[in-house]
Amino acid sequence: MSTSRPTINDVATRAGVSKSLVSLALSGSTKVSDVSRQRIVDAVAELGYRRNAAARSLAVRRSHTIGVLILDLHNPVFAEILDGVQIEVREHGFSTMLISGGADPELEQAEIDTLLQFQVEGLILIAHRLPAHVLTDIAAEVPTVVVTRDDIAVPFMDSVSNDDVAGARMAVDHLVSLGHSRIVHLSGGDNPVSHARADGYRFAMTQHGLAQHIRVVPGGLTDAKGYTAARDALSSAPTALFVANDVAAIGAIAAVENANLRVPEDISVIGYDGISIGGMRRLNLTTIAQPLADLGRLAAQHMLHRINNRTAPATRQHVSATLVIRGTTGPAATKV
Amino acid sequence: MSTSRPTINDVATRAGVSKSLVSLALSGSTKVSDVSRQRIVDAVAELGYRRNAAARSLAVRRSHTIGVLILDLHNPVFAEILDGVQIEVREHGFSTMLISGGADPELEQAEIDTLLQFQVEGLILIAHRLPAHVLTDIAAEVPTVVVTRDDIAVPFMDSVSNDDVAGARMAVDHLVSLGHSRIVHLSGGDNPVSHARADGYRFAMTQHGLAQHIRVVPGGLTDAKGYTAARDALSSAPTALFVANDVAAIGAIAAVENANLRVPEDISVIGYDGISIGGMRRLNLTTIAQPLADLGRLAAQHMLHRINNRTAPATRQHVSATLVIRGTTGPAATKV
DNA sequence: ACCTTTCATTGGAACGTTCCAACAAGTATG
DNA sequence: CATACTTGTTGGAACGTTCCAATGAAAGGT
Repeated sequence: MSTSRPTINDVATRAGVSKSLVSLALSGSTKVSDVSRQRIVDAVAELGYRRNAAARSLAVRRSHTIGVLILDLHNPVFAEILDGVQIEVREHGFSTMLISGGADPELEQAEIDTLLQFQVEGLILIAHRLPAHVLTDIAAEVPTVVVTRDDIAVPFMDSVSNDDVAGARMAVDHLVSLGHSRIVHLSGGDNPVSHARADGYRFAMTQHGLAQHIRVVPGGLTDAKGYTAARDALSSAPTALFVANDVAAIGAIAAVENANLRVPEDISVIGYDGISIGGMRRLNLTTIAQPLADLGRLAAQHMLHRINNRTAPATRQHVSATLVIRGTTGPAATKV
Repeated sequence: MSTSRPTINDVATRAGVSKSLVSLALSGSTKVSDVSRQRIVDAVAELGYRRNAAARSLAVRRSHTIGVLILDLHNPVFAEILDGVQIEVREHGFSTMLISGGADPELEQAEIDTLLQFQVEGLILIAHRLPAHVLTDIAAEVPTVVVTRDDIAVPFMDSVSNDDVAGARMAVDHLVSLGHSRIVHLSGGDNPVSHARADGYRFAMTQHGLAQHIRVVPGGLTDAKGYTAARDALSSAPTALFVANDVAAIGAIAAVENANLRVPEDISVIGYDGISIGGMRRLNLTTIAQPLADLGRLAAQHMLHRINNRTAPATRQHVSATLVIRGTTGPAATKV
């Protein structure tokens, strides 16, 4: 007759046993007689009983939940990483509590606080904008791993990211192998990831003896920024554009086509990230693909490992990106 | 010296007051003297104390958390709806616990169970594949609102969705106003949303006296399905395609262009959903845009309302979609 | 000077679990 | 036939909060 949810005690009285035995049975202990177990199972079903996770987590002092902070759900890159996290984490009996950061970095900290109040056993930060000292505090308190960035070293904090410098070199190598030399880089703006990609570009260009052709046009990581950056870049008559990320590359292609140039016949375009929409036929974007879901899985694995070994030394894992050749890159037009 | 997190008792002894007073102060009660409050605040800061949400939720019997089940994070539609949910929910002091359903509908139920174990105060289902009886059980147990579907009526369960029939009519009206008559619909397959959109198409065609031109080509909601469906559709020499959703529309455009036809000069294409990538310059897709974030916000509002009024009659709210004219639709080629 | 209010504070019960020590009732060991 | 183990079961303490009823102190009213 009570309207509220049944508790373990209700189950116990209904099954005619003690609550302790119910608890034992529920956690799959072998020391419960078959007859008791059956009666308990029946009682649970009849009452529609469900464990109270709050009470449980209070008693065992574990939440079996890991917190995930994601910078921006709109960006497909992050959603795909998250997917990998969820799969791995779930396999190990954990749940995730997700918070997507807003525009405001201050808010980001408040949200992490919420996560910590829920006693999450670990924190996965999928891209973040936290200053080093905050990161240090957090990592000291709870196992933490950051995905996508590796620029801040913090004790007891793992990171998993792709090697942006190497990836950028792959992009340049690909273009050079197609005969390009006037390769312009549309940068992603002032953030660590974009800096690394620009560095890789410069390095590879130099290595190919193309130092005199190095040109980095300031851009950004959005469609619109890619568009305007490409428009600016066209002044130097490039034969290829290496764009800081896929979304901006899509914008860049639009700019090229608006200038009455064909992709890839007149200008090749290569992006970075490997977001799944890049594979859509209309876009068909050549890109340096990060193994996004793997990034998420690995992050989760590091987390789970660190939960059992809090003071393990910080690790930085780099996964390698792969060149995915689609339709936006092609041989350079023969020199005129 | 203890390594574990400080509790309210630690704060109390440090501040030289009782735990009750700390609790009071923490919840912002006015009946705490300024001097005590200050000492408590200081102690909290010094110890790095953080409320234990599990204990709290156990004591107050409220979790201040709402559960969100999302069918598929990869689909940008859902991510954008989620965004609206998060904003609204957060404004009211709730947190969200997110679970993204996998391929397996069975798993979906297990995941809802997890959510319920955490004593979420409500459930928002962003697209789901649950049978009516399961839905009924869930809605009886916890305030539930479903977004994107309104085909299953369940007591005490709200739904918010756009009116797919009306939206489809808008699409057809737009094409007709541009002079099109051979308008083919690429359907989204066998699901309630797609059926409604196809119905709207048929209705509008009939109303415009174009009943003899009605043609529905079976397709799907993915890029690839849109591609093949469009290829099939070309056999009947349409001048316009109304595609079940944006992602498939992008695939359809690729098929049209591969057949050496221009969009929109030879064939106009209009999608449905209004995902943000459709606005990217390269795609520039005309579409029937659902107010995605609003859908999420409204769902959250219904939830919050229902939490305080569990037995309110079920509501079905429809929001109206809007026609967003971009570059993939244009005047029909003059009849030959 | 006494009673009543108000204000600030407190101890303790409750929330729903888990887990430990204890214990009966067999069963095996010497 | 006592002793020792197993096997299944149990009550009660603990987890970290909130909240209620009770308390003491200070202030106000007559």
